[in-house]
Amino acid sequence: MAVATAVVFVVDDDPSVRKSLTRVIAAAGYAVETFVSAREFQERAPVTGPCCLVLDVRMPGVTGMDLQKTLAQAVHQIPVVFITGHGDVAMSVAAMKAGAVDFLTKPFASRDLLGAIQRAVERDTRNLGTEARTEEIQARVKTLTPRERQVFTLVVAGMLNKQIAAELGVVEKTVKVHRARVMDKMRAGSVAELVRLAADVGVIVTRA
Amino acid sequence: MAVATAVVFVVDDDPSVRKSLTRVIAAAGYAVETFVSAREFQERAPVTGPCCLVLDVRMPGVTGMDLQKTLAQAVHQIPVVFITGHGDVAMSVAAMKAGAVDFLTKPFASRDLLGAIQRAVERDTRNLGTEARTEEIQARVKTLTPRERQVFTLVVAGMLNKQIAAELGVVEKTVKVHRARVMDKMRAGSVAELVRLAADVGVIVTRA
DNA sequence: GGCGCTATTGGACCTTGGGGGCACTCGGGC
DNA sequence: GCCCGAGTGCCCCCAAGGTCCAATAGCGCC
Repeated sequence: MAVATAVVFVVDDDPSVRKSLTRVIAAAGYAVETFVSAREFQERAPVTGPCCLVLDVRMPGVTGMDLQKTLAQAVHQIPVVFITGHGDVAMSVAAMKAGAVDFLTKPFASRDLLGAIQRAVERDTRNLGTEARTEEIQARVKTLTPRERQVFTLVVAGMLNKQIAAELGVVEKTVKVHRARVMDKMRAGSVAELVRLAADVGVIVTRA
Repeated sequence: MAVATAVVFVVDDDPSVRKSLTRVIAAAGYAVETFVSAREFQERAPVTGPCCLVLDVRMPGVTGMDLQKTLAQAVHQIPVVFITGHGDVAMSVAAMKAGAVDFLTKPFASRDLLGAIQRAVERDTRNLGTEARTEEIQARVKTLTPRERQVFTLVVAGMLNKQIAAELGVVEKTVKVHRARVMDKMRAGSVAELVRLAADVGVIVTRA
């Protein structure tokens, strides 16, 4: 079930909990890294592969919920599975609204924890895929000159070269030159492909 | 704050709760309809405008959670706000995982309830918008003949007429005829627009 | 069986639109 | 002075779109 290379980060101030969690999670085939505090986790080198976070809600200093909020600001949203000894409904609802994958109350079955971790890792794997694609496309957009970016937008809007030319106050030939460069730099083989690339980085379409 | 035409459905078996909820919600400017059971709610005529559901978790017969699961099967997902007297963490987490907007434990502040309702109605309004658009596009797709649908897919994939012709084993002229009909029936003024329409109804792109 | 309609196909011909090549200009910035 | 972004003109080819026309097959209706 477990994705071979996935890493599970465990943050809990209780050494015995860390130990038992590590045993259970590692037995399911995940790599495990433990941290005694939210701060320690944040000082870790940034993640590269698919991962998820198993987080105790109550901890001295920065709490699990605090860490969740902080991570939500980051570019890459690491899926969080909460575990807690004394959780209340309000807390669990707040965590779930903030995007937590699950919220488990001790004592919980290993099966439930591993199920939550699996869902979390799957979510992260999906996110990594779409993020990688989006970043790749945005990198291409960055190579466009300002003028090329304008032409890009208008082509994606479905306008003809002559319409774009009128819009920008240049002749059609000039538009063609920019357009060709856009197709080249964006590595799009067709207008259809270009439109999809634009959609993935959220280019605003003014009029269809 | 309240959207003028939004309807809030209240399902609770306790008459006094229904009464007090109605008073609070109506005072915020919403239209309110109450039901004594999940069954009664389901027998109601289908909703038309933006709405949301305020649901008691525990009720004799079909519970709030049961109703949520049933509604999740439907085409239009009505946002649910749960309220309960004796909720536990497991229950609230299950409800949130199933897509509930909020999960409030009695006693709760009117402000919290109205906040949840507002978020729920906003979500429903958005959903209605995208659903309406998707249905409209799908209706257009339905008017396409089988052959036109094939051409539609291949055009959206970015293929040239001659490539499409080879793929379908016909001459280019035939493809042009179908293609023109597709643009007409889908009411697309450009390939760019056609690609966006296809994306919204989830047309699978084979190779870019 | 014949008639009409639709889907699909196809040919000939013409116009418009998109894509490239090549040469040249012009203004900024280093 | 050189490089780059931007703009342009000319020429040519190919792709897309549209017109007029025509043929074939399947299906429902009288």
